[in-house]
Amino acid sequence: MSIPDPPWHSRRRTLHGRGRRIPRPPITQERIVEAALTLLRREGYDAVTMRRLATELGTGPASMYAHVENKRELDQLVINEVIDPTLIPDADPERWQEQLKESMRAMFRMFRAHPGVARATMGLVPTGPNALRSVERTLAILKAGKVPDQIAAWACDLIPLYVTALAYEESLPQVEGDPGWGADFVEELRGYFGSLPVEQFPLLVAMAVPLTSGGPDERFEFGISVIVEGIAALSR
Amino acid sequence: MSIPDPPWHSRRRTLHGRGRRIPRPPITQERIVEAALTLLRREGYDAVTMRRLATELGTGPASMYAHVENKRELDQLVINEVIDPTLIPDADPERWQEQLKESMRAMFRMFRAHPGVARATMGLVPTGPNALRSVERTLAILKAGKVPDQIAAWACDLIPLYVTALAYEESLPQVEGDPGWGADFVEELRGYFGSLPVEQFPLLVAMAVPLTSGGPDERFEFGISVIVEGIAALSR
DNA sequence: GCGTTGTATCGAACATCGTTCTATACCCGA
DNA sequence: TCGGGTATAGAACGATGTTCGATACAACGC
Repeated sequence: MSIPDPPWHSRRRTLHGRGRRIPRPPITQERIVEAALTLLRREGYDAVTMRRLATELGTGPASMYAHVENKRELDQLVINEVIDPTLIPDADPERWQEQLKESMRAMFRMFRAHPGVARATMGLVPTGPNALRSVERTLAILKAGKVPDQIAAWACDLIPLYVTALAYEESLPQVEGDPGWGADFVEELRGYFGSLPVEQFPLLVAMAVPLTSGGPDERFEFGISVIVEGIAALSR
Repeated sequence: MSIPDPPWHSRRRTLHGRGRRIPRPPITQERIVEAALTLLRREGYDAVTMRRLATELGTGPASMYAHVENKRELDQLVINEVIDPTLIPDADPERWQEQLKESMRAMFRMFRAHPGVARATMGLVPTGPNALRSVERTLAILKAGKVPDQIAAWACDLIPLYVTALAYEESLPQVEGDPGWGADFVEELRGYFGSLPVEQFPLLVAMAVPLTSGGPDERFEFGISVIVEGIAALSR
């Protein structure tokens, strides 16, 4: 049994039924999404433009709009393809907190493997089949932890929001070069905090080290710990 | 005593010292930022383009780049002007959790008053004077709550991340029209969840109501509760 | 079999954006 | 008075998503 389309999706017309020309196969939504995926994995999200996709399929940009409403709709389709609900473990009441964390780590790894996708994901209500399956499985874990319904529901909103936001932030070039969060940048930042006027910023100066400690992974681990602990606390 | 520039900021040249032509005052970084701010409040962030700013100042787009390195640097300057550290209360050990929440609410209100700013804020290390003052005051509240240094430091990263991310998400048009999270859209979404095949999505179907309950404010309140509770739990 | 009709295709163009090139117009110091 | 540095901008570059309009092709009615 297939999942019905969400009501606000444009009805996809099942056009080009007969075409079947041999020399170049007809352009379909599937082929577009497929091309977008390989391009995404090879060169990152910024390379996935309508023009580039058209070139990749051997045509012009206008041809895309017969099969996809928008760049945004294409993003939706691509994102859904990138989501893998099987990475969310089967609910185990004994380990629900660790399972939540593991789910978030898996999602984070996915974003890292597909740089730029986080930006496109932000603010999307999960409606694709794989996104729905992910929510379903996450709900199972939360219910196994005896989290009340309303809290579990909101948690399904909060968890991807956090993971997506952190991945998005991480994917942005920090200054203008590429440094990201390299050791040199951290060093610079730490020195800067330490050099601030003490009268105005006593705590920033005193805490320059902890403020700049920990790489992206530790920041991420801290965040998921806070969230899981918070959910557990509110569930009592 | 003024705050030194962060090391990676381009040295601002103190050019155009003598100019002083009466008919049209010289273009300065201050006037650019000021124009950007009024434009921002009147028409939202999307209207703040280099061209539009130039027009507003009665000149061409190229003239901006003598006083501002980048659109990104301009964003930094504008954001710093929009941040108001006085909205973060003086630390009170008895009420630190509520004070944290109040700070986050204030930040959220700021984002709502300046639509679009959240997008530009994401992924910026807070280096402007007002941003630094905000971090300093937040640290004071955390220390008043006896939160360990390392946790407090990471909390200063997590808190703005959450608020910014939610504000960003909220600022995005949901589908393509404007509906945002109007009652009709919620209704549609609830109906959609409820209509899914029960064998595949028993929890989504059963929890369609809680999943779509609560407006933006309740989602926000839930998030800050989770975060504050989580920080408190980890501090023990 | 032939013309009509609908539709998939796609080159070209539109309206943006941030940014850079290059030429001008100006004030200052010599 | 006369350079020379510099603040100013007009025009253009390259890129984006998107739309227009013409074309070519397949299926259907007669």
